[in-house]
Amino acid sequence: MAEDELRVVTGPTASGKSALALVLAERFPTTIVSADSRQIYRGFDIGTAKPSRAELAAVPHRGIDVVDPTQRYSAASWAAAAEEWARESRAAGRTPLVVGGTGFYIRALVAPLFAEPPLDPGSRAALGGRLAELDTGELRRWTRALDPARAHLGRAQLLRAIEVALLTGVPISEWHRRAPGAPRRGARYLVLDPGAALAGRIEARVLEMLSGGWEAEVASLLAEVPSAAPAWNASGYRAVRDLVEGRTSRERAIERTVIDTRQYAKRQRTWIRNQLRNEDVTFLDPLSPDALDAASAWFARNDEGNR
RNA sequence: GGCCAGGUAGCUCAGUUGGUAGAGCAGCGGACUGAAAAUCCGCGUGUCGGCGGUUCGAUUCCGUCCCUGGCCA
Repeated sequence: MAEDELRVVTGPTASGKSALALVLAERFPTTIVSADSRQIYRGFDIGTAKPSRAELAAVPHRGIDVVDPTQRYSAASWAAAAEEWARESRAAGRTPLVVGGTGFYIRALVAPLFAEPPLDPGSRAALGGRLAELDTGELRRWTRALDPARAHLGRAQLLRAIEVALLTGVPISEWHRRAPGAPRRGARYLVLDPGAALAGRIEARVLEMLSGGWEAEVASLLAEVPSAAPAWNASGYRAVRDLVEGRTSRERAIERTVIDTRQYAKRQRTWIRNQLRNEDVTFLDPLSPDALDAASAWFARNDEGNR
């Protein structure tokens, strides 16, 4: 049975992806699969712009609230889960619609990561502890020796390159050749981007989040979630934490959050521009008058051909 | 009105014993194969407040005017 082409709605943060997906879900039987590395965390709701209870009730969603804030998730875990969510959705006669701005997650689903051999958790933790003490320059020197093709990347990637090279005895770039992972699957992308209007939307959304109780949410999270938990690592959460704990002013917290979010959106645009195959992409300005019709047409394209 | 301190990049500032200037932040471009709202790499975008003077050459020295802040009236 030929596989359905995967439909993906993406774009920079605050571009209106979720709202548009909900409209599509009213017109077509759909399961929304959230590709968002922050919305997976339970309890981090307002600042991650999770769908509301009503929206979650109206349309089946997957990928929201899947792990505790202390857990480290991964693109591979998400992709494996998303694979399953998509299968369930089709079995139920609904088209899965991947919606989100975490480009790496989406890519891990469309072009699966290399098949990693099982790594012993114990030695992994031991090595991780030792590497954590090294500065980035040192990690870069190590990587130049172990896997030079990855030595230009960031700290997180250097740690990963060293870990794989040492624990498996084979560098990642070699794994890519040896165990390329599952075959790439068909996908098409609807990229939402309101262009210059995005900056204003980001600022407005930050203010909305604050008036919607973001501070109270953070105050209660502070009581339960250790400050080193991965979930805190989302635009604005640290700034709002500083605000709640009295280390900064409201004005500065807003400024910091808006800037962080804008910078994140810029990185997303860079990813979309350079990592997505252009022939798979349909660009759409969500503010254009015919946006909903264009999105529906994009969604329905080839729909009859699918089993 | 007088005195003092300032006026240099979008912002906060440094600097030039006279040879047209550089940091942080912001911004822009890029990377990305199991932390990705993460992690990194690259790029200075400028009538040096205006006008005049001295000088081969002034953002720098001199004069004057304007603006901002402070103090005194």
